[in-house]
Amino acid sequence: MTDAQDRSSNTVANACERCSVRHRAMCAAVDFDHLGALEQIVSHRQFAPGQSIFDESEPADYVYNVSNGDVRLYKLLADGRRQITGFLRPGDFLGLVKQDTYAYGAEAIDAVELCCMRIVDLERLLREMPAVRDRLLDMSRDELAAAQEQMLLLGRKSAREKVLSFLLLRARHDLDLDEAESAALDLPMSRSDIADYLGLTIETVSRTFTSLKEEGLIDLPSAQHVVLPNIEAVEAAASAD
Amino acid sequence: MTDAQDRSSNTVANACERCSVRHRAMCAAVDFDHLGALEQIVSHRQFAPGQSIFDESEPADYVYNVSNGDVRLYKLLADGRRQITGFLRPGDFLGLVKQDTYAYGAEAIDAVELCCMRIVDLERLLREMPAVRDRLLDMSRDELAAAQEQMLLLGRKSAREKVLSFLLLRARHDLDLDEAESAALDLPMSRSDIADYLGLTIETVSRTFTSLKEEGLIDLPSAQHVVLPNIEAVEAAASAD
DNA sequence: GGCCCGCGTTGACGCAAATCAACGCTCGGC
DNA sequence: GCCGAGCGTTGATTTGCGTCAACGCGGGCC
Repeated sequence: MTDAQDRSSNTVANACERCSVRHRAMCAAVDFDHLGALEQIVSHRQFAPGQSIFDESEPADYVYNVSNGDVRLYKLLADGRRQITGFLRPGDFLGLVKQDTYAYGAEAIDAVELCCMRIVDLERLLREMPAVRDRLLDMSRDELAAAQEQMLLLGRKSAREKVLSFLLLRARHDLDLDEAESAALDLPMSRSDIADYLGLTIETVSRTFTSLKEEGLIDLPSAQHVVLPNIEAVEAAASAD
Repeated sequence: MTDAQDRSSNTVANACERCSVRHRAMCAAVDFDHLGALEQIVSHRQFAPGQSIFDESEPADYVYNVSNGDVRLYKLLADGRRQITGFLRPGDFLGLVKQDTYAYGAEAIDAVELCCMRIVDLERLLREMPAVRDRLLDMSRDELAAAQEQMLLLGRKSAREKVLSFLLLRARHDLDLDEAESAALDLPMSRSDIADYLGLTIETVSRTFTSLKEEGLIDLPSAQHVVLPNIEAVEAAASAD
């Protein structure tokens, strides 16, 4: 295959096969023999930090898998108040909605690379590979469980509990079931993003970080790096309090 | 068919065919010819007001469709704080989770009748009728969109906006796309349920109802009956404010 | 029919988090 | 290397909603 052919198809040969997040993504349900069919219908797009991927209520033509970087999903009120409904990472899925418009906006937090698929192509894929539909249903149920946990946080937790829960959520994701005692977290999103995710203001988030640091529950080598020297202590503080 | 046979099979002949909420439920995706197969695997259970249907973290064997009455879904914190994540009505679905335990608790608000199905039987049904899987995926996406809207409410709206949004949500559901100018709502749940759904206290909910009444935005013939004489005015108040 | 008991309402007060404001640090551009 | 803008932190003050408390009402039960 020549470079020209590569470019015209807008894919890299065997890209899906070599995709580092395939096992975590929707595509995990596509068996090895059908990866070629998958590659036929996907394309890739890059987004700069802060760039919009799509807006809420925009007509939905594509669904996306995050292959690199971090994405925020959000909803807005008329006066500009914002609620971030989720942070996505490589392997996560966005854009599937029942109606023909997106139910939320999406923006790149840092440099993002997405794997894109027309919804009509996805639907054809689903018809040909029922296992992918199972996978999507499973992923949706997981998202829903996470959303319910977030409702509990937003409706019933104090600022301190919200921040601790957020840090634990990040730590658990990074460690992925591991039973580590400590964790070093990278927070690519701004304080403003964290505040809008937790239903707080940036000032309250900042003050809470500071007071957790003073208590020794966390360490803050920089604004985007948080160290949890004792995860168990953080867990105790997050639920007890 | 004799009464004895009726009882032994725990179903009523043609119950699914005559089910008044079938077109709204998961079962809408089961075509007429296969209703018999559906009936083979469903049973019915009754619940008294306040009775628990299942607890959070309980092993999940069954999924349910609400055929009559109102159900609340909730999550608890260790100290008893509660967040209601949704109110269900006839036609709604509950209990499907990826892992083998429920992600939330469920209780009957008033007299409830559920249509029950073993998860293993549901899975077999899904294999035989792919359309049901599509329907479940659609319903999950709808639930997810509702959950995101609720996150916006919980994280970013004032008490007044929360109550107004709640009333509008109920009104829209009752009218079902209708363009009525006014609405009379029945609220089967208690003030405490409403408070735990909106992330408020019962006192704040009560005070907000009272002040909306004084403004003439709503009428309160009784605690469980709310009249919206001018839906547009309520919509304006819910988003502007 | 009278008496509770639970639910809803109302009032007084307190507090956690929001708001308003100022300042420092870091990083990118010239 | 300097400068400015954006982000994060910190401090002072306000406020919306929670907490604590009392009371009214309606419905079920004896």
